[in-house]
Amino acid sequence: MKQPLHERIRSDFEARILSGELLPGARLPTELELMRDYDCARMTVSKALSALVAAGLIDRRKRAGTFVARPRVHSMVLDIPDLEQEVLQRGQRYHFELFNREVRTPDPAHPDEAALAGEGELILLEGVHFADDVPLAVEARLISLSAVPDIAASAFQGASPGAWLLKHVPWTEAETRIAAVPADRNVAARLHLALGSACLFVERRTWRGDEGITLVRQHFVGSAYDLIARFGSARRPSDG
Amino acid sequence: MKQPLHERIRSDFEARILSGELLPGARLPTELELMRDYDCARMTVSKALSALVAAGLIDRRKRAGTFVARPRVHSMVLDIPDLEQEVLQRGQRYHFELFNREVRTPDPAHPDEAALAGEGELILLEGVHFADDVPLAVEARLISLSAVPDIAASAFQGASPGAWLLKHVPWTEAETRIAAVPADRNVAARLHLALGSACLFVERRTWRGDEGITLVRQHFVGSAYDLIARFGSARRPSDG
DNA sequence: TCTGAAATTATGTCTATACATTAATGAGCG
DNA sequence: CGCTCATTAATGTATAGACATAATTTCAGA
Repeated sequence: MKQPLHERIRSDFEARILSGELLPGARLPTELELMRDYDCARMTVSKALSALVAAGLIDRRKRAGTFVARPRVHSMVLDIPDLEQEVLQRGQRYHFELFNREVRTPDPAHPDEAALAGEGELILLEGVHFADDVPLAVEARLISLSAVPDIAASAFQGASPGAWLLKHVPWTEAETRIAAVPADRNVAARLHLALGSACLFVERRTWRGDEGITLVRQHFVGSAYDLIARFGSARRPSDG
Repeated sequence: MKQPLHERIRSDFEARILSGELLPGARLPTELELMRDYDCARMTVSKALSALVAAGLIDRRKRAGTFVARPRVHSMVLDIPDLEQEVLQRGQRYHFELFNREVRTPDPAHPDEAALAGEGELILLEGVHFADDVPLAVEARLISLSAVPDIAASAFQGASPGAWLLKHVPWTEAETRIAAVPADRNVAARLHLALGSACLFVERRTWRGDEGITLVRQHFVGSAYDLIARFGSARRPSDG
């Protein structure tokens, strides 16, 4: 076995916890005991246990010891769709059609707009995403001009503003709301749907630090689009 | 400064990467350089960088060095609703009404059922979630009896099987599909909706290791329910 | 009996060092 | 020119020990 020792210790306990042999709340041996069990230094044991803490499988308390964590998993990772990539991956052609573009100051009647841009100017982009010339989604996007000054130059005919933004202005915070709504008059017309058809509605706000970047509202053709979220115990994105 | 040094190093680089100062592919200083920069031992630097590897922010290659990781998957955390908690938190009464319960062997015509339970038996639970006696969602849930033998004893009248399962059988892998669908005859009747009303459809499969646990399909009243997903630089449990 | 201080114990951080492993580099040879 | 092989620069694993920190337990004094 060329497997590192700390990894062996880690996976030993991962297996015992996942198998149910060690139940939530059960106490693990102390580092001193594990040093003897595996005949190694304390740092090695510590590294193994730290990884299990990072994976959320155990909790450690000074003086008290190390315990199997209560199952806490109430969340999973939702991939944010890059529509263009997904459409292309399905072997279809993609294009984006802009049908409105205006620059304006936040309308006090819309608290969203003030929240996004404060006193600064906004640009509003409205367009439709197509897969093989069939409309897939309509989006209305507000972008804060102070956060993204370069945007005035971009045309967004054919390419999606979402993908452009991702490349040029990475966000650090985001919030997404997902709901099912009936198509209103405008949406139905843009997507060639019957009035009241089920649409997947996605509203996302993104920030970079404290500064609002964009607020987008997308209506997907219900029958043509799913969101997928996954959670796996694979070595996972957070150290915590 | 009571913050550990390795944590300070970690968060320094996390900030520089998230802010865009260090672009994907950019090379970080070597451990030797960082030892000098932070005036500390190599193990301390190593611990900080290991955490960033675990977080997926950097890649490390022997002899070559440490680099900002390539295209970060843009994903965010989706909270999995515990319906009972959410309804209670909104100040409403919650109850669950079971209208069907049967035990059977997987139907070969439904690949889902075989995939879930293999040769073993399944239990099918169908019921409706209520908030203040108004139907909020209807769910159909398949559970593998071999994964959850205790379930035969539970009645699930009033309490939701989802919450029961979470407490008794924590999962390790899950996949969720989210879509907008029109209410069919059955769903419309159960939720007191017009035929074709927009519903948020959530389908979730969960596993424990390789063993399938449950497959649930939920239809939410579109006008009454949202899912929320968030991403923030908020630290996970182990960080300060 | 209650209270607060001290001892105890387990984890948390850090150092300094050693050797292993991997892969980019470059020198020498055909 | 292109191949092979040794060199070497970087990370990866591990040790042994020191001191820090937190929480529980114990115990002395009011």
